[in-house]
Amino acid sequence: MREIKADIRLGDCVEVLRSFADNTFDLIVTSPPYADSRSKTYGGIKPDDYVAWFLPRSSEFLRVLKPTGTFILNIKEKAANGERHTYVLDLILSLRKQGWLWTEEFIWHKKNCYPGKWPNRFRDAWERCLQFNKSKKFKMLQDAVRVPMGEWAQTRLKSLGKNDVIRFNSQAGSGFGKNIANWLNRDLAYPTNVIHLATETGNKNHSATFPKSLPEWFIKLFTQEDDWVLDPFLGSGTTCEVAQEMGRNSVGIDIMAEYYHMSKSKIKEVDRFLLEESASYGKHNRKRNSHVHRKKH
Amino acid sequence: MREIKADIRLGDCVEVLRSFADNTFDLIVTSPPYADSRSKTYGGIKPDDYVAWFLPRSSEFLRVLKPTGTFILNIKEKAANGERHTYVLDLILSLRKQGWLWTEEFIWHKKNCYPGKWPNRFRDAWERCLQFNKSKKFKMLQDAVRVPMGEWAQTRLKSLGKNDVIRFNSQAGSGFGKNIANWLNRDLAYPTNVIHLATETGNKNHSATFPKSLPEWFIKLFTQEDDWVLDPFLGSGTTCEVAQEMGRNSVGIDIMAEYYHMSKSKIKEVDRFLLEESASYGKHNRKRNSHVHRKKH
DNA sequence: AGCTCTTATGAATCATTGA
DNA sequence: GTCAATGATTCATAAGAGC
Repeated sequence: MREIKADIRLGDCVEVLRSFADNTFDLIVTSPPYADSRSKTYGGIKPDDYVAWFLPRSSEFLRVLKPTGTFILNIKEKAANGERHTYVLDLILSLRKQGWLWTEEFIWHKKNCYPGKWPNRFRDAWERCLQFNKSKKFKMLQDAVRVPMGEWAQTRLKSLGKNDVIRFNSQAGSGFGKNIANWLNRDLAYPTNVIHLATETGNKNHSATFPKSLPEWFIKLFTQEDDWVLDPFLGSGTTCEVAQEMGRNSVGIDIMAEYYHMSKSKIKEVDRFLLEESASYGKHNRKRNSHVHRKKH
Repeated sequence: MREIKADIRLGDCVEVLRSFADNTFDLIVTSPPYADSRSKTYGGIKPDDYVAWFLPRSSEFLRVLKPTGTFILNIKEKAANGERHTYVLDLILSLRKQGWLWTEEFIWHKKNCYPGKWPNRFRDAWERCLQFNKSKKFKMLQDAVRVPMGEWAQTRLKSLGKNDVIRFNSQAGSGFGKNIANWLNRDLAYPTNVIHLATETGNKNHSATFPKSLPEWFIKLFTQEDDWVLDPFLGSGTTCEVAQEMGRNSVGIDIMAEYYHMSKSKIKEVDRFLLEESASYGKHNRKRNSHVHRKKH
C-alpha cells in the first residue's frame, strides 16, 4: 500500500519550517489566527502588529513553496469602532512587496453565518480566500472542481442531504450514484471565484475551524495525488485530515499542544479506518476520499 | 402631485459638484469608470494613477454628503499580468486618510456572470460594494430590506428546545419570555452583507452597467422618500431612473454627452409612466415603488 | 428508506460596566 | 483614560432521534 504521510508538528511555524527544504510544497492552505482572536493561543496579535507578525512566517512559506505552487490564505477583518480593520489590505500589499503575486481573491460565501443584528451593520456572511503565487505559471487543475449545472441538479443534490455539489461530484466519480452519472457527464461547468459552503456546526471538539469542504476544494484545484500540502496554522487538524483522505501528503504545524494532540488523534483515526477498509476490500485503495463520502452518507 | 426631481448634468463631477451646497445628499451610490476602461472619457486613467484621479472627486463627495449619509462605491479590480490590481486597496486606504470611515464591504454576488474559462482563473462572479460614511451615526433603514426567513423557522418555533431555555436564561436571565415574543409570528429576517442579485441581460446600449436592483437595494437601505441621491458617474442613468421610481430626488452627472442624453430620455419615460399611472388610478400615488414591484411581478 | 422533528452551536458585533 | 469583560441580540445548518 502506498504511503501517504501526515506529519503533525508542534511549534511556531516560523521555526519548524526551517528544517524543510526549499520548494517542498505544492499547496499551502491555511486559516491563520485573525487579529485579536484566539488570543489565548497565539498571544493575541493586535491588528496594528499583525503584518509585522505575519511577514517572517510568509517569508518561510515563500521559500518552501514550489515555483508552481499556490498559497491560499483564508482571512477576514473584524469590525472595530464602527469600521472594518485595514490590516488585511495592508497584508496583501506587504506580501506583494515580499515577492508574492496576488493572483486572485476568492470569496467564501458562508451559508449559515452567525446571527445577529446591530443598528448599523448586517451579519457578516463572507470571508476572503486570497490566492498568492510565486510565478504566473502555477499548477491549476480546473477540471477537478467542475460542478453540475442546472436547477434539477441543485434540487437533486439537496435531497441527498448535502448542499455540497463538489462532494457529490466526487461521489459520482467514484462510482457511487450511477443513476445520475449520465447528466453529470453531460452538464459539467467550471465554478466561479465565489465558493458557497456552510460552516460546520455541532462539532464539539474544537471551537473555530473552517469546514472540511473548504480545504478540500483548494486541494482538488491545486494538487494531485501524492503532492505535498502544508498548513502552518493547523488548528484542529482539518487540512491534514482532508489531505490524507484525498491521498495527498501533508505537513501541519500548530503552536498549541492541545491542537497538536487533537490533530494527531484525528490522523490516527484515518489510518485505522484506511486499514480496515483495505482489509475488507482485500485490495489497494487509491481513492481514499470515497470512504469518507460513504461514511457521511 | 408631489414633485420628484431627477437632475441630469453633463460634465466632470469634480466641477459640476462645486455648485452644490455642503451636506446635500443622503446617499451617493455609483459605479465609477474602472481603471483602463472608458479611456476616451476621462483621459484613460491608468491603474497607477487611479487613486490620484479619484481623490479630488471623493473630496467633493465628502463635502456634499450629509453627516448621516452614506457613500456606496461599486468597484472591482481587473486582473492584469496574471495578478489582481491593488489600486482598489490603495483607494480604500487613501479614502480613510481623506476622512472617510470604511464602514463595511458588501459583496455583490453576480448569479449569472459571463461564462468563460481561462487557464489559471475562474469566472469573476463578485464585485465590491464599499460602504463609506462621514460619521458612525448614519441613517440605515434595515427593515426596508428584510428578506423571508428560511423554512426552518416554521418548525423550529413550534416548540423551543431545551437548550434555547438554557442559553437565554444563562445570558439574559429574565428575558426568556420576552425573547419568545420576538420570534413568534416573524417571517422576515435581516439580510447579510452578501447581496445576491441577477445581472440584467439585454441592455446592450452601454458596457458597464449595474442592474437596477443593485442601486434599488442601497436606496431602500439608506434613504427614505423625498431624500436626495447622487450618482457622480451616472453612465446610462440607472441610478436616477430607480431613484425617481422610488420617490427619491436625484442628481446624476456624467462627462459623456451620449450618456447624458440617454439618461435624459430615460427620465422622461419615467415621468410619462407616472403620469399615465396617476391618471388611470385617478389619485395621487405616493408609493411609486409599488408600480415597480407590480410591474416586475 | 425516507421522511419529520429536535437540538446544538458557529472566526459576530455593539453598548455598557468594571478594573 | 485606556482596556478588558459581560450582556443582548439572532439565523441557518447538520446530526441525530423518532416514525
